[in-house]
Amino acid sequence: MTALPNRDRRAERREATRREILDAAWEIARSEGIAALTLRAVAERIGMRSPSLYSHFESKNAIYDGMFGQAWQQLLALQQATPLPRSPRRRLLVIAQGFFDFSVADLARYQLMNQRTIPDFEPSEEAYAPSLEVMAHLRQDLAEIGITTQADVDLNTAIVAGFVDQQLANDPGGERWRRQLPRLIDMYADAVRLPGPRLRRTT
Amino acid sequence: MTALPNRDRRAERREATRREILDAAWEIARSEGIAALTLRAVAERIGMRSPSLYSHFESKNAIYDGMFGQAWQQLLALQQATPLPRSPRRRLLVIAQGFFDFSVADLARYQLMNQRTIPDFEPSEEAYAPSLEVMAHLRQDLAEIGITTQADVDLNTAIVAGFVDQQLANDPGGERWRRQLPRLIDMYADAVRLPGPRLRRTT
DNA sequence: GTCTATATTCTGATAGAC
DNA sequence: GTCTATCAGAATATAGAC
Repeated sequence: MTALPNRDRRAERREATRREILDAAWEIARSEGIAALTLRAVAERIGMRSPSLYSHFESKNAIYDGMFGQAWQQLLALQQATPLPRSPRRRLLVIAQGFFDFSVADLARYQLMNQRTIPDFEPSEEAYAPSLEVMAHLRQDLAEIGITTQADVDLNTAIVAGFVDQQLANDPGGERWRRQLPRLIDMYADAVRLPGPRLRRTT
Repeated sequence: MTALPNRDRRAERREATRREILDAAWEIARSEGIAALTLRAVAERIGMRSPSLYSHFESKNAIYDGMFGQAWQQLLALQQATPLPRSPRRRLLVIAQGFFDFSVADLARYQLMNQRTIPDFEPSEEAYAPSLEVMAHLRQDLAEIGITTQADVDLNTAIVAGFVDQQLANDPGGERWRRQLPRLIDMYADAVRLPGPRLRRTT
């Protein structure tokens, strides 16, 4: 009986092509900007004609949707693979640096994940799901060091997101904000009254 | 001699039309997204045909450029019109709230000013100038309360920008981050060792 | 599943009459 | 300075052969 194995291989091949399409889309998004993506360019990059893409994605926005889901899946995977120190402040720093480095590594990805930059695109529930997981995971990580209120979590996400923003906008590829992350975390930890030791000397 | 008066009125009319075009562009950007702007839509909104726009702007990107300059001019005007308290913390709060409210009032404007969302557009030197003025003005305002290092200024801009970002992305039209601004400023002021009094009680 | 051919619509931009 | 007419091209998407 070869029916099932054949179906498996076919499904695998399909999945591989889907990934190939999304990989090509990412390359174009990174080099031309997330809004400059076109089906022709995606198809050309993998040696296809643009109508063939419709065998794998039902529309251009479905490709954006796939990219959106992938991006949040990547962040989720990073989160799950990152061991966190028990020391509250060191833990906060590891969390912040992880998110920061992931974000500044790819402007197009960051824009697709976090900004409404594509006029018509809205993520599907399925693609949106991993972003909810990321937030739940973060809440858990913070809860374990005693940060439990929505206000405290909001404060944390905002200040780290602000660092990403400024780094991308005003010093792309540099370290101008990245190097101040320990200071940022100390500031935040003081505000929410986390126990020491401080990450940086008090000058 | 009517030559000069006539030239004045003509120049005025030209300037008025330019503004009319930019106003229409802003309306479309606000309702459809900054990236969804089209020359036809702009022209239609003011009862023109799209080729006529070329009498006033040499390209679509020139319209984006005009909008970019206008937006930063608006922020500069707001900055100049806002009297600042002498109390260091109250001063920081007024500055932050001013920028925050200005930013969240118009997502399209914020994206054009601060994010690289339009694939080909880069602001001209002329349009970029007011944004430099805004930054210089801010540096001066902060210097007057003893905040002089680049690192301290960077920290300030980043955390406030982060609040704007989160407010726009996760609670547009709401107050979820806006109401934490006093707390944010206290946190920052403590970190840069500004004298009291605190804006909020230490609970 | 990929192709060719094509529909349809829209885009920014130009030429030239008035 | 605004118009009509039009260009040249690009976009997403569909139909149907293979």
